[in-house]
Amino acid sequence: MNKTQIYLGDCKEILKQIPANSVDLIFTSPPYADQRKTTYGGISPDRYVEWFLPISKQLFRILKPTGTFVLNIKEKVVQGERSTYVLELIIEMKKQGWLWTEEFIWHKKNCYPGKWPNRFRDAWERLLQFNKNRNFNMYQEAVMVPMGDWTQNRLRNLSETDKIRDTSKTISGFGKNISHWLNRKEAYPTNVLHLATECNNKKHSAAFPECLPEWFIRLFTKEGDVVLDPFMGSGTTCIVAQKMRRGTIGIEILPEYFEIVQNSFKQQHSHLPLTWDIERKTHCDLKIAKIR
Amino acid sequence: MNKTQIYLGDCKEILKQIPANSVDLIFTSPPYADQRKTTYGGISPDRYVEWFLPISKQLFRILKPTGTFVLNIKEKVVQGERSTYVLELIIEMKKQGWLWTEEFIWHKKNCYPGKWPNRFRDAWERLLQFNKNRNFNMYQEAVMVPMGDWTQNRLRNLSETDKIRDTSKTISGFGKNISHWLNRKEAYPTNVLHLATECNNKKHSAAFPECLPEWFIRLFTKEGDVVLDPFMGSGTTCIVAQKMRRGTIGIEILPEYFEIVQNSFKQQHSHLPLTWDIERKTHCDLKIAKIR
DNA sequence: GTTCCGCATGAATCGATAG
DNA sequence: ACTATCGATTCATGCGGAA
Repeated sequence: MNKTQIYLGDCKEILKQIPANSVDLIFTSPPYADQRKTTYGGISPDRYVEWFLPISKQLFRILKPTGTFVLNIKEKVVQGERSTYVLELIIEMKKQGWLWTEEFIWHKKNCYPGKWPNRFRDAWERLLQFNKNRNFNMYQEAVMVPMGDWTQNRLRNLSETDKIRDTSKTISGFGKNISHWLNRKEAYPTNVLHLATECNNKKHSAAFPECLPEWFIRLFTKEGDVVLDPFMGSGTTCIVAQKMRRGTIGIEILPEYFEIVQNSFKQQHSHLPLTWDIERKTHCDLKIAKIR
Repeated sequence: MNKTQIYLGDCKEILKQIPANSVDLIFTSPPYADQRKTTYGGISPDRYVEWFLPISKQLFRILKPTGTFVLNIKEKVVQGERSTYVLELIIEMKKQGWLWTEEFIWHKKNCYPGKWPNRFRDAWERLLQFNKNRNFNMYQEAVMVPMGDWTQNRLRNLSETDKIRDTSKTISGFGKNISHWLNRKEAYPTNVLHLATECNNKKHSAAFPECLPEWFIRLFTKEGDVVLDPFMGSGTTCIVAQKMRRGTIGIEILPEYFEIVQNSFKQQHSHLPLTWDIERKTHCDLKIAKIR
């Protein structure tokens, strides 16, 4: 069960073959304007909205009424200014019937370096949550940040001086009450996610780390549900979905990417570990900071 | 010198009396839609843009060509959905001639508590940077933050050979100059700010902590410049500006708020400490984690 | 086994140079 | 004039080999 289907081609066309109301979660990171020039013809910022709207219309048809669409996107700087195509896209998608439920922030802890006279490094991206309906499935408990074992381990390593200094140090607002965290087992996260990008030496670097789709798959689906990524890229979303025992559909226009994912799926992923258990603590830097 | 002027009244009118091109920084947090109903008549979300545009037009006139306008704002949830008035406002302000240079994220580390079935706690707000001109004043060195912990661990003891090899690499045109990093303790920040909602225990809780306007005043003005807040509220921006030896103009429509600020200014603030030295390390969570 | 250190690598952005 | 390409700048992170 938990079928895995990947398609080679333009999602605008292939999406038409997918039945209505059949997908529980769409998680995708479309090519940003003027990125991936060779694939979608390098969509210019001023044509981005009209390019995307036919696709989002299909997505609306395909998504279950209880499902969620999470769009990872960030506008580029053009001539010293932020483009407005993401803002316009939100407004236009609402006209298609989408509810703009929430905007999560992905804080990229290791953002791209650089220095410019008029601008700092860009360290965040948008994760726009859209729904067809006010009543959508949300499994909040699945993404709670556990404070149990991990807290104990951290605290065990604290020296006596650390503990003393922590309790006395109230001016800066840090570490006011470490015992407060001791008794807490789990906490709900906020709409700000702290994750590092994966800029490692792996062969195929993805646009986002595995724990990003994992977090939303956990939050908006249960086992056996179906996750769709119409801009599959190196397949992160689909691979994670399969690992998590969800059905998954992926579409990719570039043959070389498609083949990579295809080969990747020939080796079963299901037995591989998820990053969640390692990464979940990064969702809450504050706690780390306080506990250390 | 460094005049402090506060006005009681509707900023839409009072702003007309302020000369053109006379202000270096506008930092403000306007009343959000449907908030502060008694003051501006409870601006509804769908009328927010038309209410704000005449004001932003005046602000455009008043701001120096090299100046910056920072707008702290966050859309409310209406019927389970994020309102789009902020997005529309950005688009309309661009039509007035504003450049939308950047969007900073204020990550509220200790955000408002609560739990809802379809939504997590809102832990961030927008800080929209607008300019009249691509060439605006920016004093980046004034807001540098401690570097990540990797410097202490990894760069601490560079061997002589490393230094030599790197120098030769630089000469030959390859590689980076590590010695540049050697004595660096600080790095430029990103466009994500990590601040607690309140930095101090003052009586009158403001919409934002002192370190928020302080950061932007530091970044976009120098001593003797003029800072304007057309929605003064409890006066945080103006008080901080005065402490930092900037001239400041504040406008408030509510007499009770105005009087509080007025009384507050009768005691000089200039000698009071700033929070920056305490708070700036919070820009870099890793650093905190290591230090503790 | 741990810990440490070198290295490569980013969904970046600007300004200058080239076609 | 207008677009395309390129070098310079910068910093957090994981991996792999070394101590």
